[in-house]
Amino acid sequence: MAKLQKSIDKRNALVKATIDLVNNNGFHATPMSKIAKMANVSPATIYLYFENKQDLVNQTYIQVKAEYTNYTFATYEDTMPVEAGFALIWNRIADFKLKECDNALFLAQCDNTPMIDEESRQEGIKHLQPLLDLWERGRKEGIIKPVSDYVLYAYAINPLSFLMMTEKRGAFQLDKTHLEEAYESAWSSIKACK
Amino acid sequence: MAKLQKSIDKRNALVKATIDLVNNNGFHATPMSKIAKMANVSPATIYLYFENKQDLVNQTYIQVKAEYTNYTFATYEDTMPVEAGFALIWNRIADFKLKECDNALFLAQCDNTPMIDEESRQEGIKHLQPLLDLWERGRKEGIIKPVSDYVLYAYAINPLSFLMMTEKRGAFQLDKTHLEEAYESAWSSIKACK
DNA sequence: AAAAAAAGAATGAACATTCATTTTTTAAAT
DNA sequence: ATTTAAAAAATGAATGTTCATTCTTTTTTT
Repeated sequence: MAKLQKSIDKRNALVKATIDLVNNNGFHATPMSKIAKMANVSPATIYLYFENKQDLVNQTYIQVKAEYTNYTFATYEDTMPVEAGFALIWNRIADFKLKECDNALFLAQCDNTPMIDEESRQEGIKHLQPLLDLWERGRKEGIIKPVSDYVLYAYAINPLSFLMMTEKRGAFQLDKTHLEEAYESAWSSIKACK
Repeated sequence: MAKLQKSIDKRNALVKATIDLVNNNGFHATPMSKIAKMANVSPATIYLYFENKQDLVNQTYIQVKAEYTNYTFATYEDTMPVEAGFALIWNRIADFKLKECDNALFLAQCDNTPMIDEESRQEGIKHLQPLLDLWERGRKEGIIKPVSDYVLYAYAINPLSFLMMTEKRGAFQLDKTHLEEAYESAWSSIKACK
């Protein structure tokens, strides 16, 4: 195997181990030694790929966030009508959160704790711009409520994180019907009233 | 000062210090020694009040969660009409999250990490029953969408956590107008369509 | 003066990170 | 194609620190 590919594999194994362990035990109970073991690597090797533990978790966050937004906007075109564009983006996000449950869970944990450096957090936010642009367009066309992006995000997108986490905890099963209800609620909460 | 009151004060100081430090540094960077220092107490004294660190954080969670639900339902009567009851509860929750920001932030962190024992988490959930009963009534009366409690919670209540956290991070200022918009979105997302 | 509460110092384990060697890879020379 | 030596990557075993928890003594309360 090529050297470069091997390095990439090893780095990915470390990132994946970090996600798994932080998801299951929390950052406070995730020692480097366990990460190394899970990635089949010596603890010392981690330091060839990352500066230190904080850097490892920051970079993991940035990578996962990038995967998330890439997936989200992969098939989106900014020429789509507002409602169709929103439906597409919303469903891609829902998809990601259900299929890439571990990744989504990790992001939720990072976004709700001081675990990540402010700088990395900012880095992660950047890529959401297409959605904000869509909303701006929607407001201009009178299709979307004339309301702050934060409020729109809180009601249209963030609830998916809650539902994903609830499902992961085993409290209930998120099926196709639930998702349709959820989309309905999301759209209801942000569309301009007639 | 009476002995009992002194004990209560000391316990409260420990709980408050835990909240402050976990909010600002995360669980992983909150040693017992710092908690003790902030509460003006010897590290050893913590162990007169709590079994160990995990017990301290579990009990803190349960106490804050109880304050949250007590505040939420303090003025609620289950004879109120559904929409009025929901408006009341929603506003109390919003109030709590804005005024008792530190408490709310702490809960959000606990609810999104494996920091709290499952048992304590369950304990914390119990007190939400009046809201679930209200929703059940609302569904029967055709006022609330016939949708799972989890979906209702995700859209009606959880977004407030996101908005509170966003404000705390300084990204935007949550004013009276935002709150009215937020209520409007919350209600839109759960009321049965006409 | 006995009992309870609190304190500070001590203990031992866990951990992040580094160090000294070993293993693997690379690529130049045969 | 093989060999070989230099470079790079990886390792397991230290290292030194930090931390949760306990122990012994002191202070406060009854």
